Amino acid sequence: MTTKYLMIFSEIAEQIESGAISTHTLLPSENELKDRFCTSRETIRKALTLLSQKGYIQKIRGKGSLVIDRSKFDFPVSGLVSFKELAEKIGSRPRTIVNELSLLKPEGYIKQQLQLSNKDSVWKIMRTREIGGKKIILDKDYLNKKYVPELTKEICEDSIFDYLEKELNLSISFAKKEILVEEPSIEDRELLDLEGFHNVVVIKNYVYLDDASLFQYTESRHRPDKFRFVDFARRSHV
Amino acid sequence: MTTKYLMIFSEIAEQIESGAISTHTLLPSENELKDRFCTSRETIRKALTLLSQKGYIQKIRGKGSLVIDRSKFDFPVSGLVSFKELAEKIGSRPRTIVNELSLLKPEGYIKQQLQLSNKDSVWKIMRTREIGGKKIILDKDYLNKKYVPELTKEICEDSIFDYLEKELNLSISFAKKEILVEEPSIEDRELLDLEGFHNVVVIKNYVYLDDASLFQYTESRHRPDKFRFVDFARRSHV
DNA sequence: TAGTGGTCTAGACCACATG
DNA sequence: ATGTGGTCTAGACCACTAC
Repeated sequence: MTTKYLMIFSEIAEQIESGAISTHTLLPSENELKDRFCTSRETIRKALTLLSQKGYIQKIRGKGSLVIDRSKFDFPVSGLVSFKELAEKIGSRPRTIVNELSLLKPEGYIKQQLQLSNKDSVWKIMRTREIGGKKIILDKDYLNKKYVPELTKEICEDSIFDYLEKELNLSISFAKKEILVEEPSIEDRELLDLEGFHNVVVIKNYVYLDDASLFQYTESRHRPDKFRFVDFARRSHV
Repeated sequence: MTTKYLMIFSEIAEQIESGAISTHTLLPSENELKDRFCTSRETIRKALTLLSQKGYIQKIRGKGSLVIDRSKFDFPVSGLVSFKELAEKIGSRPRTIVNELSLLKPEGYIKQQLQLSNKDSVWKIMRTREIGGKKIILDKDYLNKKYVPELTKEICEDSIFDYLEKELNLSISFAKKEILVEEPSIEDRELLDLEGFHNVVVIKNYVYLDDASLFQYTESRHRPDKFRFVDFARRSHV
């Protein structure tokens, strides 16, 4: 089951992406859309709000909804995107090497970051991401076993993300992301093709479920020349 | 004039921040809030949607709105935040040095980035940001003169952002931000205290006005050890 | 079964932009 | 004066959670 305003959003978004609706033109007015989709104006407005948040349109009071050129914003890395999704959008054939998959008793930094007790167990996964024959990214994942009882090498080679959402039906709701630049660790030097680079870009990801419980901590360590983060932000006037 | 749902948002947000409403508890139900604020449920829901987007609460179907511990997410650098706002939140006494303030005919990269014609003029501002006695950030701003007829050294030493929003009443609506790591340029080496660091973190900012016109391009070049970017993202299920 | 949030409706009034 | 988006209302039905 999908809702009416999501269907309207998808339909308009698809028309913008396909070019059926040109950029730099105005959408039909909310009143016209209301009639066209046989719905109420508030429902149309929910769809338009989504389009605005996703960078498809700019609403201008008194005038209308301007279709903007979203292709300029290439969104791939923004938001919560997994390596698999990312690689698919880039279109390159990536390879994932699972360096480690183990079940640990939590301690130190990880215990604190994941807010674990001594009774908990935690999965540790270490993976190297290879693009164009070079080892570019080192991913270290820590998952609370309470939410993920079973995990295999095959799952880790594919996408943990997919497994969690599609197989386990865990609903990921929000994440805090932190981007830093660090000196390469011994692990980085061992597992990545650093080729003389003096820094790595570290993305720390704290992933939360629908009920606001923290269940995953991920560190993604990139070679700096292959790193790019794109963000689209609306200025909030609050 | 401020709207009802923004007032409700502010009031609840303030109560959460002050601790008057504890984290890990549920807010009153939407029906109760509706009565308490003498309004309709949709208006309450607009306020709660905002609280959710800003990371104050997590809505759980069938249960209620859980207050989450937002202090864990220290938001400062996320979104569209100017250096001045940022420094204020960090609480340090920063210093801004204006290295250059000039009016140019657009050419090359900048002309293309700002989508300028030969008839336009463009402001170029180059500023060094000093924190704790060290030159840490190099900011290069390019502004379309069409929108900003006048600009002085004093304004640049304070906050261009404030000037645009408060004096000129330009309404900034959204921005695209891009984060990269680059080799330091000759300029970087001259103007920053790099102290042996081999990379700079470059934040490219494309700033758009309310009518979706691009009017500012900014490059912010950071010493890598002083750089930190924090982002809070909700997983969109679209 | 009762209470919660998620969606939807058919109106209404307002502020802003344009001719 | 007309049309646009921004806000608000007082209902309604649904899906989910909890008891």
